[in-house]
Amino acid sequence: MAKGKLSTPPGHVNLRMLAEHLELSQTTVSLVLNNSPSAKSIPQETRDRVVEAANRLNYRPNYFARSLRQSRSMSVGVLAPDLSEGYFTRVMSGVVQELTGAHYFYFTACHDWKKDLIEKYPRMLVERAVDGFLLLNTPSDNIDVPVPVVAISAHSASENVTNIVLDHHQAVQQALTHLYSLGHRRIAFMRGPRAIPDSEFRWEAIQQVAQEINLKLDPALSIRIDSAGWSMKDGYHPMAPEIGYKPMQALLEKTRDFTAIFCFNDIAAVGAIRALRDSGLSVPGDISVVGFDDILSAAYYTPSLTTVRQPLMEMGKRGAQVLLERIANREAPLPPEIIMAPELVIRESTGPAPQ
Amino acid sequence: MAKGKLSTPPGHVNLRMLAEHLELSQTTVSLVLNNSPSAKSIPQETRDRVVEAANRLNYRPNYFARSLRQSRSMSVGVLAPDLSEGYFTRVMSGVVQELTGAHYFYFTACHDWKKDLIEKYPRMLVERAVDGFLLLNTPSDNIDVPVPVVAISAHSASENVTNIVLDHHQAVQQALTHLYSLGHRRIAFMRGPRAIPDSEFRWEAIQQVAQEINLKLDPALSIRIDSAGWSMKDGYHPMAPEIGYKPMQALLEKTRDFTAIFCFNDIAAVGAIRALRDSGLSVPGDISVVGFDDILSAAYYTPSLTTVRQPLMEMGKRGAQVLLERIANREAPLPPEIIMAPELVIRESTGPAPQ
DNA sequence: CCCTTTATATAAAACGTGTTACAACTCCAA
DNA sequence: TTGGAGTTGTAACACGTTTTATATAAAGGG
Repeated sequence: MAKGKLSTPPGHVNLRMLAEHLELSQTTVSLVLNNSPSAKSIPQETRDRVVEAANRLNYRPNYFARSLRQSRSMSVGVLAPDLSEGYFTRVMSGVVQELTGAHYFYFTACHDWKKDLIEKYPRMLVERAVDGFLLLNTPSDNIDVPVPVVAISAHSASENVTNIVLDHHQAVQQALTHLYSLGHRRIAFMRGPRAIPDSEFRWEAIQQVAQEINLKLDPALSIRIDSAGWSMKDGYHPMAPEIGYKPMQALLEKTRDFTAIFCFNDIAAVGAIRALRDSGLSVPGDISVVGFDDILSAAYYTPSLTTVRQPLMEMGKRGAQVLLERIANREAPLPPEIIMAPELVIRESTGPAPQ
Repeated sequence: MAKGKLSTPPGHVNLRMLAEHLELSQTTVSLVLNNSPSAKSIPQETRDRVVEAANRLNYRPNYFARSLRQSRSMSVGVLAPDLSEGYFTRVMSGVVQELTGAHYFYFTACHDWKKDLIEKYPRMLVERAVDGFLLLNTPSDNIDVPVPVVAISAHSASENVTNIVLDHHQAVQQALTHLYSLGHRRIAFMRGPRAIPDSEFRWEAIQQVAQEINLKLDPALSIRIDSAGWSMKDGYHPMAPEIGYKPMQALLEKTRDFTAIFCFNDIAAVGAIRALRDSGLSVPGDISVVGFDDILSAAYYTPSLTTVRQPLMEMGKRGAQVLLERIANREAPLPPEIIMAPELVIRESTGPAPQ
């Protein structure tokens, strides 16, 4: 017990103390602990001594000193609209797998679709010296940061941004041919909010596929989530089915001449179903409803949701992989856009079109 | 344009360059920019020159150097089981408000209820030099870190942890008197998973309140989320109503002699309702269901959920406030436990007990 | 015997701040 | 003249790493 200084718990032991204790120089200790290539010449015996002492004294290199020297933080910034379960959570489950495997942590910044925050957060995180950015579902055409950027579902046109996107054409094809084969011809569409990048690409795919399968698009049957007396500015709660309830209600007040509706996401679909039910219509008896995303509770609603599943976890994983590669090798050529495949999940909310 | 060095974009301008440009010492510049008390003697004219140049040259103090010197990171670690919308997202909306106001960012670490991660993450984040910890819904009795800790819904017994908890007695009282006044006498309970701290406290409150209102608790009507052929180890998806579906199913196979069930959370309630429906029972016609949390979609289910609302955002806000105070003043006395009030929200899933 | 190589290790610089102690200069009264 | 007090600043260190360049002794080659 009488080990002198060592028996008293060292507030924190740093490299200098460790070196003094070992009667070696800081250089030697540092080289050994970092497995530096120039440490090859150090004999095994010395290395063992160093490692053993580091463990015994519970040496932890100071994060700031190390980062200052190496100018990298081992952390990335994640920019997202919100912390929704429908999107954020599932993408992040993939992201986290990759990041922790590489000893990376992440800062989250939610911009809530506010323009100033979308511009401010990247700057603030650059000041925090993040090594890279992950953009989730966030418009990013003029992002200008000195580190690699990977965008998921952002369709960024920026020069140095790697895009990870869903194959919207395939997604829409699956949904519409499903409805078409059930006999639906008058199909309504609930488009996504203008702010969300996917909205535009989804809609373009809808127009294209409609033409391909010879389906007529009636402008009167096209509604938007961010209209009908509600907009993103009123405070967008990604998990509030209200976003689908109100537009659906508005459409029903104008016309009931349709037999199906394709919603921008599952939450909106839930709201839409509630609105239909409140109007005395049955789903799928009178109206079939298709959602998007396949959130975890989609199978448990009444009726359970037919929906297009996005491989969000895989998209997150892939995005993080690419980002880490680009961080590790800053000079590597920019990988091209990465396109992921959707999957239609058929449940109770769709059925044959009524006569 | 021919300004010499200044016309070429400075890769990054640091204090030395700024000082050279101003023909002042780094000390002076630093003192001015930090509004240091010992800068009182510096004349206003000089200060203005410094500030103006700093803005013009877009000077940003190096985060690592500054943190190394001041040994604080302006970031906190958030430890949570997962990124669920029911809990995490809502608490964090309050937390973020406070943190960003104080120029703090946060690292998120999800332990997925794995013992090793619950122990490892605090250590890893301490190495990252976080200035404090926020524990969400996470058992933390033996957390040992050199920085302040605030626990939300964790009921920690640790000496240096500030607890923020819901008033479970009041919550249970509201729910049970509601059911009781509707005529329910045989009430089933779906208890939370053993791993979640609230589970135990909720159950204790249930036993106490039952006694107070003279309600008999039948052990045969008490089921747990983490039993009935399903456990946390199978992979806990906080938004998967499956967690409520299976236990409900198991109970129904044994008995139907009850008229109401009080579920641990809304997600479980959704699963339970689905199981009841799949067994040919109607909600609330045959069975009334009460949830907990009041998640955003609770009002949009069919039937919409009667539930006990937790003021999660407020709890997050309060927790972050306390944490920031404790960080700013490390010697201040530990504030006592903070108790928040719940609110019963009555919707469609509860009704009069059948005869 | 001299010169090079190898093995083992180290001193010192660098990263960019914040801060402590002190220097020069002026003014003013004793 | 001198000493004290204010004014306006600066030199130098500390924070804890990583890395570059270098030192010393022993071994080996001619």
